[in-house]
Amino acid sequence: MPLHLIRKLESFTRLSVLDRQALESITVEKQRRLGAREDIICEGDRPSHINLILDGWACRYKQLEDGRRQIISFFLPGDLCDSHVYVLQAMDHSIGTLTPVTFAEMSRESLIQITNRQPRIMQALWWDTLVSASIQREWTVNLGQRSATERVGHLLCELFVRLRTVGLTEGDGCLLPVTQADLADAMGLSTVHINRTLQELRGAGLIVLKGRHLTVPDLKALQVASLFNPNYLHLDHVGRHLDAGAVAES
Amino acid sequence: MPLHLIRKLESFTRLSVLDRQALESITVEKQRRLGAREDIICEGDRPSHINLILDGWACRYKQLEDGRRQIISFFLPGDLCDSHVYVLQAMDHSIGTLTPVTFAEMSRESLIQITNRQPRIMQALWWDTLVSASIQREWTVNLGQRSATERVGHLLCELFVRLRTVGLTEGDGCLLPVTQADLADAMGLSTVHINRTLQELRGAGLIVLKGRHLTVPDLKALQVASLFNPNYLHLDHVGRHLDAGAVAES
DNA sequence: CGTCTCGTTGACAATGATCAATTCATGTGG
DNA sequence: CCACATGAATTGATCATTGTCAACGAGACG
Repeated sequence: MPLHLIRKLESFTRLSVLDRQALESITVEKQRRLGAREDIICEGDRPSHINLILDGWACRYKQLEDGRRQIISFFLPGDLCDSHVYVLQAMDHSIGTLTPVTFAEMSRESLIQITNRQPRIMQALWWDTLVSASIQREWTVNLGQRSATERVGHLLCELFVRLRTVGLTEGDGCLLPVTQADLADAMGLSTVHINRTLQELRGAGLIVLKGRHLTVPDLKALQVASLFNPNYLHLDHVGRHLDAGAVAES
Repeated sequence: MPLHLIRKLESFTRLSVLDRQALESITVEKQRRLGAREDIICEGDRPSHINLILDGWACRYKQLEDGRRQIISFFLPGDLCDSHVYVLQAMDHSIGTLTPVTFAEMSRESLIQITNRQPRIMQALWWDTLVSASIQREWTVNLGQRSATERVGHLLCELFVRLRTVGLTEGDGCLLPVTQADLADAMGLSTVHINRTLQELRGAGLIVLKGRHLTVPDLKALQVASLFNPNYLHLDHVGRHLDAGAVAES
């Protein structure tokens, strides 16, 4: 399995062979596998590991006392669950799987070791952390300002671009392995309205969504309709100028 | 002026006299003052400084092409605007004042110097960064799941507790120097509805809000009504166990 | 074949938005 | 001190988006 994390970090900077080997060594450390709808970490836990999603989709979520659930963010293959929470005492939210998930548990120590030895990895992981924060801010805008149609369209744009970054799209299509109820909990809408919103997007020819497969025939059009500006994903290869001794590779 | 930042960090860990002096030296470095409704940093800028709010309120915000504005977070005295953005190429959002604001511009270099010399400050700033991220997540929950009344109540709880942490409350009261339009842009509601929501909270005896002064006669009651759980602010003095050679001070 | 989850549909209710005044507070210039 | 301008808060009336409830259909699986 190609490491999606490497693919993602290389959209920021170029990694040397050593960098890649270091990152690959992480995934061997300790792999775990969970089924769909299981918790990786629960609110109140004190996490001891940093988790890297290797395969499948997971999410951060919070449950209110009366049962309402908000999905706070999606974790796709290549995403790190929490790089630095160990400073805090306890998780203020939970992390759970949406599909069956394979992930690697990295100890804090080995991560520190690797980043100390490979400063470029440190910088790339910093970039990843900052982009995650930026995505969280964009979600605030999405929930606060956009209509249901714009909101769902925006989410689909974001997921499609993020999946493309880790090499999980094929042409204009990708898998979208979550239920409409999950999308509803993420977008703060009811499942019924998610359903109607998806139909609207279908009707406008902006998406094709059947089973678990999404096609975006005209990404630009969907972006315009959803007021999606990809700048917040910071995929502009900023770090490439740091490129020093890296071998040019395909 | 007492340094609100110090007050805040001490709700996480205990600082030595040296730590405090180091932090105070920051504020001398370069102070700037802006009026209300001015931009500190604009979307697209490449920020060169880290800004510390000394006095007044500011906010992160994003403006959509069609004019809609979302306030993404509030900056209160003692808040750091952006500790680490220098990894990214350009700001994906703007930071602007809501009231007249005094802030200190810290160079990246002097911050690095200080945190290298005073590891406890480094850890405390880490804590601050992580709490900011946690607040952003809670806003996602707030906008996604809570009704208008709960949402506004929740925001007022958060602001009250944060202000109390930096010593800007007096008993059960504090200043709330923003307009209802600002609150509307932050909560994703119309100004008219913010107005009616505030009246509802007033009518329920949960808040007294007159002019720019807010009183919360029964914080616990407001918390319950708003489903506010303060755990996400991580004010539980986790770092106190790190306390080693710090002198006991009043 | 029955059960389960997920997606879909219709009818209706409710929350919050929009529009348009009006009041209130504050500050300014004459 | 008053007339006036300005921005903010408030109100009423109406509209629209989205939620709720309930039912049904389709596919997956033991």
